Amino acid sequence: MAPDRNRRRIPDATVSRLPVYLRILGEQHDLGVDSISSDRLAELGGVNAAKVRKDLSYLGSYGTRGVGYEVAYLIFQIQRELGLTHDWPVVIVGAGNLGQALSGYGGFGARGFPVAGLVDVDASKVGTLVGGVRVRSIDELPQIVQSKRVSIGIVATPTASAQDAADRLVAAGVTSILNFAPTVLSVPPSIEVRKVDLAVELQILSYHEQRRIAGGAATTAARPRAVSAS
Amino acid sequence: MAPDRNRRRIPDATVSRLPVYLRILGEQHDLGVDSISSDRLAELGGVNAAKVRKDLSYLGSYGTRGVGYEVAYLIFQIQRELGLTHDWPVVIVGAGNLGQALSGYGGFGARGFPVAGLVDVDASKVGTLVGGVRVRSIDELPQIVQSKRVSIGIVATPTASAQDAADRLVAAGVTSILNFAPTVLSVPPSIEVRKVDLAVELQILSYHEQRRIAGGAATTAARPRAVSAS
DNA sequence: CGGGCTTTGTGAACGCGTGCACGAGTGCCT
DNA sequence: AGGCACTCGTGCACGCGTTCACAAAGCCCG
Ligand SMILES: NC(=O)c1ccc[n+]([C@@H]2O[C@H](COP(=O)([O-])OP(=O)(O)OC[C@H]3O[C@@H](n4cnc5c(N)ncnc54)[C@H](O)[C@@H]3O)[C@@H](O)[C@H]2O)c1
Ligand SMILES: NC(=O)c1ccc[n+]([C@@H]2O[C@H](COP(=O)([O-])OP(=O)(O)OC[C@H]3O[C@@H](n4cnc5c(N)ncnc54)[C@H](O)[C@@H]3O)[C@@H](O)[C@H]2O)c1
Repeated sequence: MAPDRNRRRIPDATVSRLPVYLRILGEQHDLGVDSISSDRLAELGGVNAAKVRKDLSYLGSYGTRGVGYEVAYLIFQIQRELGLTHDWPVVIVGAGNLGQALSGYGGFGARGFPVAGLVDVDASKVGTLVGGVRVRSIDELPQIVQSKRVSIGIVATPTASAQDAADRLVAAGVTSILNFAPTVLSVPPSIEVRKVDLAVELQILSYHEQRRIAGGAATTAARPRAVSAS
Repeated sequence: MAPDRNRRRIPDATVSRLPVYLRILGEQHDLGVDSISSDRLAELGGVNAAKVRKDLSYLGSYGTRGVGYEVAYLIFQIQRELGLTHDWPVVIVGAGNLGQALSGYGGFGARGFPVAGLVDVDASKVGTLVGGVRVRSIDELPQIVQSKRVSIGIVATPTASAQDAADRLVAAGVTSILNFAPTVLSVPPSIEVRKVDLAVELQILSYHEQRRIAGGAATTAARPRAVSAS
């Protein structure tokens, strides 16, 4: 029977909130605040205070009863747990609308995710400068990943090419992928994939809007929309 | 007809998966497939087959035992449930990097979310054409929302202005907000807010990368790791 | 027309996340 | 020093979501 073999595991739900706490703590730190209570942190983060304390307790007992948490120290602990003590260079595949916006956005580098490369298949785009980043050929992907020690890849290609982009990223040695294309990627189980699907977000909002109306009158006119998979 | 009681509530987790099923069904429909089993749909969606069936059962019993689901009919039912039987025009606040990428992206209009307006405070941007959409002054926001019957707003301003943008959207009559700024918006409880925070996504990936390294030594344990689909 | 095959729909068990409630520790004030 | 006010850390119960397992239901074929 393995005792505590697997490293202190932090629940997924908690992991997804830690970055939020981290950002708030950073803001408070900049404001000169050096101690903060779970109540205040919960208020700023829009969550329950008990949840904040439980989340932070997974990192260890870094609070002081009767006082709160020391902001600077807590920031360090969260960064350590999230692996943010060093930079994680990322490579972006697809220099289109979205890829360009991402490259031009300084927020990533500032948060420890510098753009190590931006690649595209379109020869006419290769060599052009986009948001301070030069577009390179997708053939250089393995070389970029290897030399810059990139482990996170971003898929910003059209839907039809997303699987190809993911395959190339995996082949090049990337182990985590952030996918912006509205499609389910098929990758080896050891690869971590997260998706950002704006259409899904809008459709969830649509559901709630429709539901909001449903209380009033009869069902809305049912005209089937064209089914298209772009 | 059967006594159609008030709309049954659909679990949040299910609502967030319905758009995925819908997209897959659309693709299959375009491929000429007119019947599909929960097994196949689960495979394409990267989820459990029982989950698919349970999710779809919230819409009603629209499958045929021994056969599967009729693709076209199921598409219609999901669209009806998500409120996609008609368009939901959206208004984008902030015509910067991201706002422009969103405006230029045709995928929204194609999926029933046409851009009814793109507004900005920057006078030098007002009047310019971005991705086929003309940037208008933020002062016109109420008028746009009213005349175009907009109920969904998108915040694409810098972090510091996000709360202001949200306030203006709410004041103008918008009831759902999609927030791209990395900040917690404060809005009346009746307003539905969803956020898309790329930094959070990257930091979650960072956590897993860091963890991968930390436990790399003796961890050959075959702990089945499903592809995380949030 | 009945038997075998397929697939749905769902009851039930399980596991995880949430939020409450409260004991335990800390600092401050008298 | 003792009391008091405050806040953390966490045991516990509850509810939601996931998954299994299987009866019900439909199709096909001989
Ligand atoms: N632009 C947006 O606002 C937006 C919003 C939501 C979702 N998306 C999604 O993001 C993705 C990109 O959108 P976009 O607007 O930037 O598209 P785009 O067409 O503007 O750009 C895609 C780029 O990818 C390149 N590309 C194509 N195949 C490739 C391959 N196999 N390898 C490498 N590069 C390849 C193309 O040359 C092009 O430069 C799409 O899947 C889209 O659905 C975009
Ligand atoms: N660009 C990206 O790839 C990216 C990625 C992740 C997150 N984000 C987030 O998206 C948001 C926008 O990013 P961006 O790169 O487009 O920024 P940007 O600076 O390029 O554009 C912001 C735009 O908002 C306008 N604006 C400012 N205050 C406003 C107000 N009160 N009302 C209306 N408009 C206002 C500005 O004039 C500007 O045109 C930011 O919060 C950023 O953190 C962007």
